[in-house]
Amino acid sequence: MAEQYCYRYPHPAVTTDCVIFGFDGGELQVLLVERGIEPYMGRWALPGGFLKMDETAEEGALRELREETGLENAYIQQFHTFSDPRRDPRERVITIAYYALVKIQNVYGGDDAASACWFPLSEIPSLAFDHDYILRMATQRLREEIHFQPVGFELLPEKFTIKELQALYEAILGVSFDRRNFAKKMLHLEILTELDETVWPTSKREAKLYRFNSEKYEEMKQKGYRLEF
Amino acid sequence: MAEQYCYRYPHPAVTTDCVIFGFDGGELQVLLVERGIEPYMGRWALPGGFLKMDETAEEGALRELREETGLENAYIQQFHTFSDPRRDPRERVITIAYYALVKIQNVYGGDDAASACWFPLSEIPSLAFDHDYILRMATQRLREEIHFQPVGFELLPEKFTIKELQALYEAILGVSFDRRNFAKKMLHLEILTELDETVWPTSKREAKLYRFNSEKYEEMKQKGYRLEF
DNA sequence: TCAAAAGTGTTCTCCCTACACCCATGG
DNA sequence: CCATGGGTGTAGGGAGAACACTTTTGA
Repeated sequence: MAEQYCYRYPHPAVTTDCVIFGFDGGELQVLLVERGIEPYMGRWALPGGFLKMDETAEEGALRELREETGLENAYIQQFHTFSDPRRDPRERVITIAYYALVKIQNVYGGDDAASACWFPLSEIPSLAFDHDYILRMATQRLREEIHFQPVGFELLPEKFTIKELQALYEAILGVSFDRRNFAKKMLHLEILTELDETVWPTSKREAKLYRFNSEKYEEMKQKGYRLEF
Repeated sequence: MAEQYCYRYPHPAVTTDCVIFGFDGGELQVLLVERGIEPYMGRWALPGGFLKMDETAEEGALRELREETGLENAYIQQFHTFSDPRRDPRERVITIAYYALVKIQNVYGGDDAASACWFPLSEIPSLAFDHDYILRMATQRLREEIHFQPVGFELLPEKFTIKELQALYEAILGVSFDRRNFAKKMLHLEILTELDETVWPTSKREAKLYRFNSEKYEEMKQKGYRLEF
């Protein structure tokens, strides 16, 4: 194919990369894909690809996400653009990076997913390009964001127990909380709706199920919301 | 000039734009430039320009900042990348946006500054491109950031009074604080160093001067710092 | 002598923290 | 019947919010 797209000044290529977080009840997980072409063939990398000329970066990130997970409506958040001139050996490539929070139970292998795999955050292999750095920055931003937005709910199933919610917060922030104080704080925020149902979560006794109350949350976001931990 | 830079796939142009904040003691100010060429000739816009192929976005933003303000070492922070395919009528242009916090007293007219002008945040005219939107997002991010980082000090002169610091926080957050509680909270953080000097700030009585204690702040940032307002 | 600005202190309340206790269930 | 996990309550401390008093100086 001829090199038919010509400009008076040099232009960089632009991609989107997506750090896809999931939660399995224990540790935070990240979805990685194995590269099938050079450079870095065989290395694990973040899902991503070149931005089409008629889509926004967000649309590109959602497209990548759909291809890898089959999910149409996940929560995504742009967090940084990486522009080191030498971050890709082929040509100059600038990447607009997003992180996505998905309910891991809803993810089935998508089109591209033959080589996609979940990795616990503590067992990430060495990644292609500067993706190690991108991933580090994504987890850092997720930790910050969780103080302002109840993003945790994007990672949990529709119905969940307080214990599961606590496990998630502990996994994201890398700390542990007092069981009773955590429940009190969360219930006091009034963004949880108690359901009539209960479950037997592997344990001795049934536990109440809750659902995220998004109307209440939208209300709170107006007058400034902050979550202390 | 011939269109000599050719690629196999279409590439967008990439720029950096910079929202430069200053503080004059009363209101937050933003530095704007008047466009001398089409499109949007004569309209006010954020300083910015095309990214060179051998510089990072941060270097590009610092270069723009230097050209407009003469400042070499200002605080800048990347906050979002704007990628709407139609945000520039000429061709597809993606912009990596930064905000900068500068000590307004140190800014003299730089090279490009013939047409640069400070505007109070409340009196911003209608801007070129999507710069209104970019500016709104920058102020929002600045408001969030101030809860985690004492960025206010980047906007004040080396030595300042508590009253000036309070005026700054009030200007950024758009609220007003009790004078005594604000002083107590700030001094309690131990990131201020009291100086021996005093000043007569337009008022009846002399006031103590303070300096930002950056060693102490770096210490605090390790163990998680949060500022409540 | 009065008003305005700067410095310091006190009280009250609320929220966060660190705890203890009860209940239900499965072994 | 006892260990485990789930649900709820209580006492203490610290920080923020609301508020008052004093001092200095210029008009």
